[in-house]
Amino acid sequence: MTNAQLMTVSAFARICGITAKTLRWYADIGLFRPAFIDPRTRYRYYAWDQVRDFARLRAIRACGASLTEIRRELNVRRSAPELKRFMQKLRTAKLRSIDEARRSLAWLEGELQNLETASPFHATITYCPPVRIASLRADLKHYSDVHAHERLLWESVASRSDSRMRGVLWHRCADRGVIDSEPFIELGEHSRCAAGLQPKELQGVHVARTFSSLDDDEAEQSHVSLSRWIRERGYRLSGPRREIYRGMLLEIQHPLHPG
Amino acid sequence: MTNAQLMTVSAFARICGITAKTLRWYADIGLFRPAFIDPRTRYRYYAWDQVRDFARLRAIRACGASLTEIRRELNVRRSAPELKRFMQKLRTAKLRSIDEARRSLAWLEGELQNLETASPFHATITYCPPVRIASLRADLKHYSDVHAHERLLWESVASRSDSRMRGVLWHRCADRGVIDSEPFIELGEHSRCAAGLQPKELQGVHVARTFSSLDDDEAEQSHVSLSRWIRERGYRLSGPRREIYRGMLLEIQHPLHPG
DNA sequence: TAAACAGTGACGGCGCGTGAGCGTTT
DNA sequence: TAAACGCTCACGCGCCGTCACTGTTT
Repeated sequence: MTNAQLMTVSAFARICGITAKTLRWYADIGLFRPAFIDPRTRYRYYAWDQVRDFARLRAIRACGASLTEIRRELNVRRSAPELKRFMQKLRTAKLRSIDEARRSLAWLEGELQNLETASPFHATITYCPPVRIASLRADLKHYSDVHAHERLLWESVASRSDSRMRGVLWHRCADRGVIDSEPFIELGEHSRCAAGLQPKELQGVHVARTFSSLDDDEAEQSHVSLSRWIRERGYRLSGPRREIYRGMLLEIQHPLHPG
Repeated sequence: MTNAQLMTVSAFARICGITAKTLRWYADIGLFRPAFIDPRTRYRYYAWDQVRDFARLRAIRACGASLTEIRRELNVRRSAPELKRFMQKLRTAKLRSIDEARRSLAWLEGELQNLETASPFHATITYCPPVRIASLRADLKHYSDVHAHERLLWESVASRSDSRMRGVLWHRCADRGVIDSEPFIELGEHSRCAAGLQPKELQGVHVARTFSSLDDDEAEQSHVSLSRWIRERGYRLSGPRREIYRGMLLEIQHPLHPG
């Protein structure tokens, strides 16, 4: 058998660096069939040149395609443009997952540093999906004025038992020495915006986030720490900072520049 | 309920950007339990400050830890060094997976280019685990002398029906104008090496691989193409090239420098 | 004849998604 | 009373790993 063109499952498996079980599975689902099956014993036999085809299959698999997708793309007759679109889809997905992986890595390294220095500061990076909001923007002189401004919006719009997400977008205008503050409240899917308020889309974005108590001083300190955390990891702020009220906690988000 | 400290599964799920089912699952396996369960209705209620804990849990999860591992590390009392070792393990795994992902990406982009130029050349990158081999090294003048050299080894060592992997390691010594050729044959786990031959470990390494016919000219051309393929992707050759006989096909491997 | 293979079939495991059927809250 | 939400239980999925039992090849 060795010098003939065919070999058994386990021989083929060893060459391909995979288990015989996997080969049987691929054959069963019609993804990769042996060159010959003995009708009497049902033994599967593979041809030498199938090694090359199998290598390609595994390469595509390693790119993140599911077995079903691969079968679609390879078994049925697909045109070159179709194949190209498929590969491009895999490519963008791969790029995204590498991005994700790098964020996780950065987080891990931060946590390891934290363990060294016994620092109590924790932050994570999360994707925040887009949300429709109603908001009310104003320039304020002092951080402490923000609370009054918030109440202005919420009392006009929502009842006390309203569970929609609420918070504030803000940034400091260095040149004008003013706080640009924009309290907001989430809008339901189809709910109308209250009179005098503009509905607005809070764009989906990755944020660095941490949590603080509701105390103004601690919140401000958290903002400072989070800014530093972001800088140290080579990210850049993009857009106004966000504070979201989570019961007795304040969630602090700094949107990150893509890339 | 809104202004109290507790909220229902779906409210908590929305805030955390996850489904209620996942939360129930985490509770069931004892990974993340709600702050309170109503003993009558069995409704789960979560506290606001659990949002922070959950964010951390998901960050660890995103780093590649399994739910079981996370439970081990977070539920039971673990010392700081233990936690650190765990994080470091996650870090090295993450680094490896990013590496893998980048290789896949490079392959994809190559295939996309191939589609553009309708080039028939295909290569993949694969990890080859270490193998014990017996080999016989010599300097040869011509590529065509290699075959005689091969026979020398194999006829002395193996029978015809021997299915062990066999091939040649070689590189061109530019300064001496000579081909350093080293035919090899795989050794079984505990099999002894034939007389006069040194047993040797072919180290585990990532290789760029392609396939060619057994024809010398085509093989040489494949080596050239593969070298270019490697250069274009920013990899570097590390160690002698490998040719492995796969029946009627020749598998050509160029070991890659780690990193 | 024994060892090393081949086959099929059933079950497990992760991390949930999906849905049925039923109770609870608003 | 209806709608929206909660509960449990059961099954499914992708991709195999791991038996157990039986037949085949060397």
